[in-house]
Amino acid sequence: MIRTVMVVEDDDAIRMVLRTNLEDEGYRVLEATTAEQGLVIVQDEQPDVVLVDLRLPGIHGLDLVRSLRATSQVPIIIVTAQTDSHDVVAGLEAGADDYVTKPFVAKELMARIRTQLRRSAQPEESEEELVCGPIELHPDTAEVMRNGEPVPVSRIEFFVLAELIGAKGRVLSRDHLLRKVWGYGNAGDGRVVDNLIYRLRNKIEDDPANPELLLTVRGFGYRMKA
Amino acid sequence: MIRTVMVVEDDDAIRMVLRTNLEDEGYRVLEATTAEQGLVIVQDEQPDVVLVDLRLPGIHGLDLVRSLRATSQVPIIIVTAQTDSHDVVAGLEAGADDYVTKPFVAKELMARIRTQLRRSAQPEESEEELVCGPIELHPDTAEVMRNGEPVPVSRIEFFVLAELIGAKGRVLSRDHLLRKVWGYGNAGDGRVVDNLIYRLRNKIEDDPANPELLLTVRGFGYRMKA
DNA sequence: CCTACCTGCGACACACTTGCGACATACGCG
DNA sequence: CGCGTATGTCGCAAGTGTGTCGCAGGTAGG
Repeated sequence: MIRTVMVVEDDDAIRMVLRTNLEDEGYRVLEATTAEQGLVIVQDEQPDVVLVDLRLPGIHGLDLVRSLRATSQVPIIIVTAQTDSHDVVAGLEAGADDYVTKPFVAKELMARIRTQLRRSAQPEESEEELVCGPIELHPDTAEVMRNGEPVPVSRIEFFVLAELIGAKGRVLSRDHLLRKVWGYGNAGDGRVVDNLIYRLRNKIEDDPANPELLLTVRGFGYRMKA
Repeated sequence: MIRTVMVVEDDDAIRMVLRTNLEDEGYRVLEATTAEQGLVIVQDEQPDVVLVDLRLPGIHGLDLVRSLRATSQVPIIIVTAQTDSHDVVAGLEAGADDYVTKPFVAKELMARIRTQLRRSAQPEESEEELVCGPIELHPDTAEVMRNGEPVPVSRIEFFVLAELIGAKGRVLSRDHLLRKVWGYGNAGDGRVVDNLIYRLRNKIEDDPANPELLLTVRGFGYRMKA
């Protein structure tokens, strides 16, 4: 069953990132850059989830939330800058169901969308097992296990590893990882990914200099052992 | 199979209307006029659905929802005045499954009850116990025991602990706790959760500086030992 | 009215994270 | 073999997350 996600966001770069991420997750994506547009499209298309940027040109996103809530029970997720915390409160009181602050981790946003969909409809299948050789990821506890022993990894390291293992051995480009994990805005510096891979190897490989799990594919990116 | 519906409502007229409607639909009806009464009867009779008015004398319906949710998966439907939309949001976050606003259309409410019954029909599980290592929670008495000894905890501390233990080792973000325990109003300030965790640790941990039960997951939130 | 506790808040300390830059090394290609 | 590019390695410093604790206003109970 194909779900539709509506994105109301005026920033082209962010909207683009959201679109690709959502399409990768298998959603149909609708886009609007203003509150007026968004309201019309929501009523026409009845999406399953709506993402709303609070900072919109013209009518504020807050009013859009209120308008939507007046006529629909569609789950609404607010996307906003971290500084506007009081707007977030107002947004939730206006009827939004959840929120994420920029800069957000795209994977997390996807997870929240799944949560909203689960609440508003039938339960979906459980998440796939994130296992690769001796490495095991537990999304519930945000823990990484190696041969049964917990390995301390940071937040971003966790998401990168999750993305790689979830790809089941396919190569992921640096761009792909930047978009999926970092989200947006960091496209300028590619070496960030290399660095993170280096650090990850030090944590999960027996011999980090000769990786056997987290492999380099020269000219393309990285992949996990099949 | 006869289903039982519990009604927690202080307004005699409304309660009467609900009773007749429900009996017409073939349900057995239990009634309570206060949250305390409701809590007791729910535990004694284990109804299949609970209707809760948010405006109750004494303990607020919201707290009743939290108490119920802490020990039971019974479907909860909130009944409230249209003006208290903020409370509805908090109620859903506290664990209610649905809501209707007064004045409600009785037929619609009956339909929603059927929906809840359909959803809860299949997965009949055993009640989860709120126990984690030496810590034991008794939702009946709002008491926390540690190695059998009672530990004085405040209201909010109790709910946070209940939420954490109920999560069975899964990580709960600060946002999650804020919304589940505090409700939507306080979404702005983050350190409140850290503080409460700190105080909880001083009460339940042997060595609060090196917690073994209430663990930090840096970048994600907190979780109980598995 | 008084008291004790609860609760949110802010300030500071400390550890960890993370982006970045510099240099080293490996690989591909002519 | 030699050069250019891609990637590995590693240290640094600013930024961020979290622990700790005292304070003060609020609240409930005596």
